[in-house]
Amino acid sequence: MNLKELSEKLGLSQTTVSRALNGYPEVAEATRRKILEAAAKHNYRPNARAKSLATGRAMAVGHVIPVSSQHEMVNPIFADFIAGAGESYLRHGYDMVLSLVPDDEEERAYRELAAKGSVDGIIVHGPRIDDTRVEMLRKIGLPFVVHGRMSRRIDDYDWVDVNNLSAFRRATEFLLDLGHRRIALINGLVSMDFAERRLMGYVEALEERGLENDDALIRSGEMTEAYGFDATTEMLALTEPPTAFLCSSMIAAMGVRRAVELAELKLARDVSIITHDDDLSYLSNGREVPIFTATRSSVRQAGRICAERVIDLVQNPDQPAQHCLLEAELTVGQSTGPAPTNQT
Amino acid sequence: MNLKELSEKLGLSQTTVSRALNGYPEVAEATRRKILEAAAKHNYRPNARAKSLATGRAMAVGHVIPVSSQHEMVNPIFADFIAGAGESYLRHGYDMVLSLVPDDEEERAYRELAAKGSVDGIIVHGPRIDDTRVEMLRKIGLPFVVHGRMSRRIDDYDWVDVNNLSAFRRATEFLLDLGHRRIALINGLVSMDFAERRLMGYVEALEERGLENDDALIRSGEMTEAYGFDATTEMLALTEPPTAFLCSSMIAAMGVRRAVELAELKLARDVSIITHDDDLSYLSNGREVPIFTATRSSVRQAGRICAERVIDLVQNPDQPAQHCLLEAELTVGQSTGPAPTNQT
DNA sequence: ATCGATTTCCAAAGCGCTTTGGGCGCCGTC
DNA sequence: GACGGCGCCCAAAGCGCTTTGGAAATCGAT
Repeated sequence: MNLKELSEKLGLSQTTVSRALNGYPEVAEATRRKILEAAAKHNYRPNARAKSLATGRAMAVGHVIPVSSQHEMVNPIFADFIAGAGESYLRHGYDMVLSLVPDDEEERAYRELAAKGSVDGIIVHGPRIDDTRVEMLRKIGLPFVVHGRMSRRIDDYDWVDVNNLSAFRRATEFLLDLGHRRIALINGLVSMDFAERRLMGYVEALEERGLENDDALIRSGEMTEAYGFDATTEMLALTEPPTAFLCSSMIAAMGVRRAVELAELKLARDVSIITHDDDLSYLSNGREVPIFTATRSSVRQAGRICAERVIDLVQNPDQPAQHCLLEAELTVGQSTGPAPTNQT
Repeated sequence: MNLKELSEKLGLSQTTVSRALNGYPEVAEATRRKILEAAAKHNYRPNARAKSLATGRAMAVGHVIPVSSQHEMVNPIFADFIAGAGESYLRHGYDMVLSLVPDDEEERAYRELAAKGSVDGIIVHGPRIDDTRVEMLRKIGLPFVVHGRMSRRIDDYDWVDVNNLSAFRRATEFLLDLGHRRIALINGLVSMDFAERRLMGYVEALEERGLENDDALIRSGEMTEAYGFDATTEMLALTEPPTAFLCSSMIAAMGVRRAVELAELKLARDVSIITHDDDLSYLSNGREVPIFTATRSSVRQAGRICAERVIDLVQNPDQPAQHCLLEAELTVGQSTGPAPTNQT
């Protein structure tokens, strides 16, 4: 059933039917009611492609996910982000199109998305430190919102980010206050912007107390469980092993814990762990009492906000850039305790 | 830059340019070359919406994800599936559109997708035991592939699934062979098809040895870490606690392990765990030696296969239904050992 | 030179929708 | 009674592409 058939069935013109359906005022109420009824009865839905051809609106926003051998973007954190964004799209009647692209073809992919006209806006995922996508997208002229930030950039653009720096500074301070002096940082990939900010927060907190950071205690890598495990195992074998671990994700933290327990060390007594907790639905940090002491910030919420923002941007372009800096809250759980005193 | 402009610039008709670009034979090689060059130079991409209006092809496949208070579909397993499917779409030039829909509006959502014409085919996620979506989709006439199966259905449809029954039967047998008699099943949600098959495999293996299954040892729920932990904690408190746990996912298994360790029990010695391992990139089951003894089957691979299949189905409709049953391999890791002999 | 076959190209008709620019009847007003 | 204004509706022109049904040009064969 298309517009033409529907309007013929009603003995009205396509114009009138279209207007009635889209809520324009220049159609009599009685007629509108009749049209709405007929549309419902015949289960009529306007063809989205035709509609978007005519309006120039795709009613969809794109999520471009770089796939590389380096970094796997489609991860549990991404899944929760998507879930959050999806809620917003659902509410506004937008579609979400994911396209995986090899990272050496990213520019081409963005251009293509714009030229093909299959999306009205874009969410930029996994910003790297020296990311060039902002320039690119601006040149292309497609509205976009960055989930995260690009440290080295000065000009303005829309972003939604967690305050990674302050979160990790606070977490480090918390450990320092507990008497820990050798604190390991199990960070994300250094090339990622968020990882750099976290590193900065960690280093700042140490420096404030006049402590130097020890490179042997800093790791960065893809935040898998195995990575957390391996990094921790190696560090625990040091002559001066760390007494606390600051960890970039719940999943990696589970690896850290596994390593700690394998070493027959007791959590909170021998070794403390603080992790960043993205508040993932499948990896909630315990029920009432958090398992891990953690800096928590819901990535699902970030997804919602990003999506809302990009939709707003699509509907009202030429706004000044907005920023949303989410503060992570430090919740104390069962994984931290005072530094062991029998420390050499 | 659109077709019209490009063809004017070349002094050719839109027809010829279109044909040259789409590889039709009725255009001279010299002309074609000239056209391709100009297209590349001006960075011309055909507008996808216009193209799909004209061809009737959306070049996109939809993934409909029911969002309900009951069951959260956007989980880490889903993420890996999507990643796999995405690879296939990338290879074939298809887009992937995700739409979250409230589960009481699923029918409406599928109809809408079909009527709106924004996708050519659909992947059905999370089939439930008494799922009616097959009928619905068939009535609508949209090609689809189910990831999983619907147990109670007789008529034929395309699906890609892991052999859950045989996987869990083998896992159960493996534990029985190790002398375990009280084996707990930490299953997925009962309403899910895969969970029922796993239960069947488990029960069959027990019955074969003349054992009855004890309802106190069977749980089903959303496969989160916390769920695994809670279920295990409760069962370990039974007067006759299980000596082995059969677990439906790595994430839940991590919760099981946490509970086991909290109870000061030693894995493989006091308590054994076998889990199903979807071979998630972020939760790999150890490096050389698997952490958990597991029935492994890559859900990412399943994603690839599903996507390939649905594309094939879109391009060549009216094929007889195909099925792909993936066998899970049982890999022995560090989480299983003979049943403790000091058993009461 | 003529003719049919081939090659190479084009004009124009859609695909299903929105939207512009009226048209037509009806009202109240001077 | 003519006229401007308003309410309701319509025909038709796009949106950017594909594809049908030729037409013109080229060529070898007669």
